[in-house]
Amino acid sequence: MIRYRLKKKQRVVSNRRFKEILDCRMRFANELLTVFIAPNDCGWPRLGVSVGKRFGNAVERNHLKRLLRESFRLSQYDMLDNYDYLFMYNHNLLKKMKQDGRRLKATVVKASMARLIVKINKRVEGRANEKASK
RNA sequence: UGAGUGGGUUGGGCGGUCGCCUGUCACCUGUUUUUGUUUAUGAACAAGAUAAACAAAAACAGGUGACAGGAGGAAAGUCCGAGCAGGGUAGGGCACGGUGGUGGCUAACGGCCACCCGGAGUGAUCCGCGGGAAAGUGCCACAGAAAAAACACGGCCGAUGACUCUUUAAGAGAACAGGUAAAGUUGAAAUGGUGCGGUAAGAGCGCACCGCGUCUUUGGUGACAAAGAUGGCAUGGUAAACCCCACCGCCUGCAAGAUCAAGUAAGCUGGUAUAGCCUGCCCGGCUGUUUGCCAGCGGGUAGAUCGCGUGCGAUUCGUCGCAGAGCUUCUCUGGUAACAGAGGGUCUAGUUAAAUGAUCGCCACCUGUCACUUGUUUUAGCUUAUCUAACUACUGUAUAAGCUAAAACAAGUGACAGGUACAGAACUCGGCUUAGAGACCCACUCUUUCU
RNA sequence: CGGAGUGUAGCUCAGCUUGGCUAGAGCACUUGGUUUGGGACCAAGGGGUCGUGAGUUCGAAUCUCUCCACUCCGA
Repeated sequence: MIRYRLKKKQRVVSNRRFKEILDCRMRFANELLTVFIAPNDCGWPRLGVSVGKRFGNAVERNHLKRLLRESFRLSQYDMLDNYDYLFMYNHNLLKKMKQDGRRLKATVVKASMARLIVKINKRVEGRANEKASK
């Protein structure tokens, strides 16, 4: 039986690693999320979250980070091993939702993340096949 | 009944599934160390040595499971006060900063409690950086005669003295001496206010009331209050202007600091007795000669652990003892109260890209939409009655009642959708300030009605 | 987390020390003139809750306190 857990070693922790991931410039996005990825040598995917100050006060930012953690925990086995994922939110959509008085739901985040994962997997496999054929 | 004042409690609830952080315990795997046994090498035997295997214990790393605990009243702002840490320190004075009614509470405070005074309110109650303006300095724009300076200007009078005229003693004139502080368009503020008497004109010049000051007595620890006598009014405002008085205050802050690891580097420049240091200054003190001291530059800054969440000691691992400005919705005592003392209970999150969450079901509350019911108002239509000439009929921009339909508003019920205040511990406490949807409780005030 | 500082016209800044004089300067904007037209130039004008809310004072951009934004520094 597959356990969905999220340990400390599955997180990106250091400031230096965040900068390295951003320097790899592998970026995918949809209307809600933006993700930067970079290969690592751990053997499992790792999660990094970045929520800036303009998304609200500490309570709202903690809530957004928890939603991302929850989604990552439930969909980690669909992701590529040996990659670090750095997720960020799209500011404009959240601003619009805040004006309408709605809260962001975890199911919405999870669905958005699943679509991104499919996109990433196709792209990375394609590149690997190109290299192999060459 | 309506309106309101003050205070307190709580901060959506229950259940299922998955997940996060910390601690304790148990188990598994790996590594290292120690001990024991067996085997091998070696050896005549024993002891000892080396290697391997097994077992036990300890430490470290990884994993699994169980149990326990896991955000707030403001965790926020960082506005104060402390603990704690480092630096400094023989001592004194000045400077600088803070506080400011009185008495108390507290480890301390700019906090809290009680009282006094002033202001607001019918009242419960609320608000107040609330010492000193005869220690000195400054400022008071515009307007105004004048902004604190003398009645200087402008007025009034001219009783008294001198002058001129008429005239008999007396009267008139002018305004020279002189007297006076009543009027003078202002302004935030103008030499106590109002009234009567008084006078040549006036004036606390006299009196009555009010205000103010001084003294005495009484009450109170005190701020102050009350009563009486007395002075005749003298000192306009501003100290959140400088200042004076009283009291308090070393500087820097957990990114403090300690240990370990790594790393530069016996690096360079300047000063050095009329020197350097001792927080800003002074008195004063200390240092003691170029391999020294001080200042600056350069270099370096992936870090880790402790500090850090009760501590120390003992232990039969159940707990016990001592110490905490520790906590306490418990009890008693003292005190009006803040609070203090004694007893009982209790030790309560510990993260570091930062742990408390997500989702489902039911319930509670709020908002919106739709449907139904009830009530009110308006409009339209119909019926009846009245009125419209004395009667009847007709008619009607007439009135009233009823019914029907539509719209709006209010209340209730049901369904659906959305939401559930403010807000996240970052070394720890005591306060203050600010944010804030509600729910509940207590005490009190005013108004209306009834008894 | 701790410590410093700044908010004034659409923009960049003065004025705050020592409270009152008209809240000012440059660029920008509007109108008119000049030019065949535009730019430049000349003349006139509009535009300010002085970040917010209280207090002291007769009177606050200025003094005091509270709150809100923003900037910088610190191993």
